[in-house]
Amino acid sequence: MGNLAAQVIIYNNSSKTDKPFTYLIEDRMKDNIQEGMRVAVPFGVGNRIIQGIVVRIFEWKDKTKNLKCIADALDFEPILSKNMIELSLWMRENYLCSYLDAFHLVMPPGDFKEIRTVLNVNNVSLKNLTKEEEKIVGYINQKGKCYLDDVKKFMDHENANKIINNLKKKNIVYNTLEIETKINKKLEKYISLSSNQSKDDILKDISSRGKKQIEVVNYLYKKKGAFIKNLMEDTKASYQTIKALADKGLIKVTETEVFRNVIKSDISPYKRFKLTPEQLKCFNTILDDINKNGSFLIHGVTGSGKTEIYLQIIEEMIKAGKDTIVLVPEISLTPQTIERFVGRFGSNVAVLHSKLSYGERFDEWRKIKEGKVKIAIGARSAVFAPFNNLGLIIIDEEHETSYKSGMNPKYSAYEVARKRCDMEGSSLILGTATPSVETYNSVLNGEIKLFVLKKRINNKKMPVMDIIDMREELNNGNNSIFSRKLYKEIEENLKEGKQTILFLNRRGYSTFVSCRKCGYVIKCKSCDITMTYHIQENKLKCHYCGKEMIAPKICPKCGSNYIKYFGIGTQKVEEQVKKYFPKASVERMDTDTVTKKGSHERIFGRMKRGETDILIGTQMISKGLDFPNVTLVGIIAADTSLNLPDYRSSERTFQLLTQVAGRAGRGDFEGRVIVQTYNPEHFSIQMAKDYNYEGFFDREILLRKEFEFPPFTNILSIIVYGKEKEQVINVSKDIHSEIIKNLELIYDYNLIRNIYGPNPALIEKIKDNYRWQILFKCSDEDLFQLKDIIRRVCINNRDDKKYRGVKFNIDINPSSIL
DNA sequence: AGCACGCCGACT
DNA sequence: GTCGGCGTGCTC
Repeated sequence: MGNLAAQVIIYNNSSKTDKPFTYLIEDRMKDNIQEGMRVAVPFGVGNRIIQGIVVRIFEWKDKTKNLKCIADALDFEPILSKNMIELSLWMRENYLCSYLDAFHLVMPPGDFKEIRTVLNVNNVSLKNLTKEEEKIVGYINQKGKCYLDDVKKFMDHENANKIINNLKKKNIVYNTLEIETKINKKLEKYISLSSNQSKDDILKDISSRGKKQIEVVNYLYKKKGAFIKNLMEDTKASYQTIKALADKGLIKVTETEVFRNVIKSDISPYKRFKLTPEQLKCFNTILDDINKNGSFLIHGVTGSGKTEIYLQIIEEMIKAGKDTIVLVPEISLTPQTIERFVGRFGSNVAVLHSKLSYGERFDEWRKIKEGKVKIAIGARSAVFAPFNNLGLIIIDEEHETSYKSGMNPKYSAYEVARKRCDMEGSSLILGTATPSVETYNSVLNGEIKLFVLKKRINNKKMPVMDIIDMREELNNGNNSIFSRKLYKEIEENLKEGKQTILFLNRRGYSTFVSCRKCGYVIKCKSCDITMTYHIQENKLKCHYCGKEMIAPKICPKCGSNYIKYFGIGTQKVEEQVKKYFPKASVERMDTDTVTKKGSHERIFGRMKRGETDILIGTQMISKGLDFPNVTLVGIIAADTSLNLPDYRSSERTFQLLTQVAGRAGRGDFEGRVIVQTYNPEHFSIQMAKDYNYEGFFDREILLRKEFEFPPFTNILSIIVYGKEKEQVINVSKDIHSEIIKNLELIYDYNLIRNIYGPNPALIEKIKDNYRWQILFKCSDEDLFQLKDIIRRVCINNRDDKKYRGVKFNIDINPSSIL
């Protein structure tokens, strides 16, 4: 009879141990160990016990080889399904990363060593227990809640797993997962009315001059209670007001634990809309094919109601008992988006995003794993939501580059979603106003089914876009950052009490600082990047490494005082707006103003209530915002993205213009968009002006074909980086020739003519690391072979002495080749 | 990554 | 003669 053996990925972050190790499963453990479980195994000469995850169990017939045995199971149920294991293995292959990196994504958030199994006793009659069982139940009952490892330690019995498992089968004991967090319980003051009297009875104790106090009481009466923070925010009451009420004994203050509840409890239901004929057709057609494992693209102009279609399809999924994953870009994972899903589906939704703590993320993960929710909404990584009955994945704003991960594994959420759908037989819906060139090409190839929504809800018109040639402004003596037209429009908008959004994709005040005498440009000492001036702190900052320095008054090189600030950022826009429109209330939204938790919400809140006249922002405000009173959008400089030396820069520009324009005219009034540019004749700008996606695509696809760029080829980038410039250059040359040698030896010469470099990367130094790049262009058929060689040259040898001190950054189809 | 082994110089 | 430096190599 053959023994069972398990392949285990060891939790040990070293490239040398990053491979499956085989362990025997003793007979007594046979029932307790399954694929996808964490186990403890003896490792190395000292047989120290470390953790690992079982990825495969198979019959072991070879009696000659002496294997070690798995020491213990750490889980009762697999924490990974077979599909998730397969997905991880696929990612390792596809994205040239380590096993551990790949598994890390599908595992519960946080450090998996910190996840512990908790045992609880069910409230059932405890008859016919063996002595051992009684001992365990007694122990758990006495402790209330206890960790599996503690129970095992207490029992000190070699069949501990079996005994506990039996108790589980008898439904006496059940287990849950818990993560140890360093985050302390958070206490906050919670305010509620102290009596149940009617509102008038309470109010009679307040003098009619206590306007704020009355307001607070009204608020509390309506809400039943609120955290002091929210109360003060919503009613604008001061702390004194609340204290006065407390002193009168009308309200009571309690310290309440703020629960790790990601979803605000006061989200009001999101009304169900009747679908327009256009939406309905899309909805019905997708629904007909929803079980056929297909891909769909909803190409709808901004404001055409894609979200409502998603929501109603999800309703159908729930009816069919299936789970849905909704992916949105991180920046549009705003309260607005979440409110729509939670408002419609309530506690059936789990939310995952980067602002959550590990503890919070873990709770959401568990809700999904345990089947407590049917919908998961989140950024890129939510594609790994551990549903067991996945029916649908929706990727909203499909074109967004944030769907490509910048960390290992450098996966594309689209590719992973497609793979998951194939494994689980689910469908994939992509939605966007500006499809990526790759996606639209797949539509034309018949791989993705297309739906077009041409009309905005209620037949609102798309805002009219005006292209302003800034060269002409200059010729006419206007050297301010506003064209005359934009200035006039802002002025008018203010007069009419409408809101304005000004967009500029650069934060800071000035983008570079230079000496007019000697021409010296101040660069970061650690990066090959000009420093950006930030006016509030009077500092120069490096946007790559974060280094800061006091803004110099004299040139660090020649000592002259002709220091000049060039290039505009959002801070300068803010300053200029305040200068020209002193009466307007202005707000700026960029990474510098939204670092604090909740600042997003506060800025949106003021915007929504109409307290902000002009909102200035970066990328952050280009997505998903829906403020009906915004009628004017000004794009300060459309050229920022256009001039980047990247093959995607035209596509980016078209997308950005279209998306930002979509923020205007969402309410009852028509919107206007002013685009300022030095390249008014560029086709991305011209096509964006007419909202002509097909026109843009036709032009762009020709260029891609002509110059051999995706989707006609794959791009593989290797960046060699390290602190020693010479070594980086030598290693990249070495790698390059090594790869060529291998290609000549084994494969096709054709691949070789598509290798570029090694060259210094566009930004040659970041955070004190020199960076050299090798680029490959390669067809789908050759990609596998190329990856194989790169794995051997760069990954398997990466601990080689000659590569000490340098690292490799390997990216397949990177979102940009900069 | 950890951990043991081993080969060398410096010390009671 | 032994202690500890770190360079090297292995982990089912």
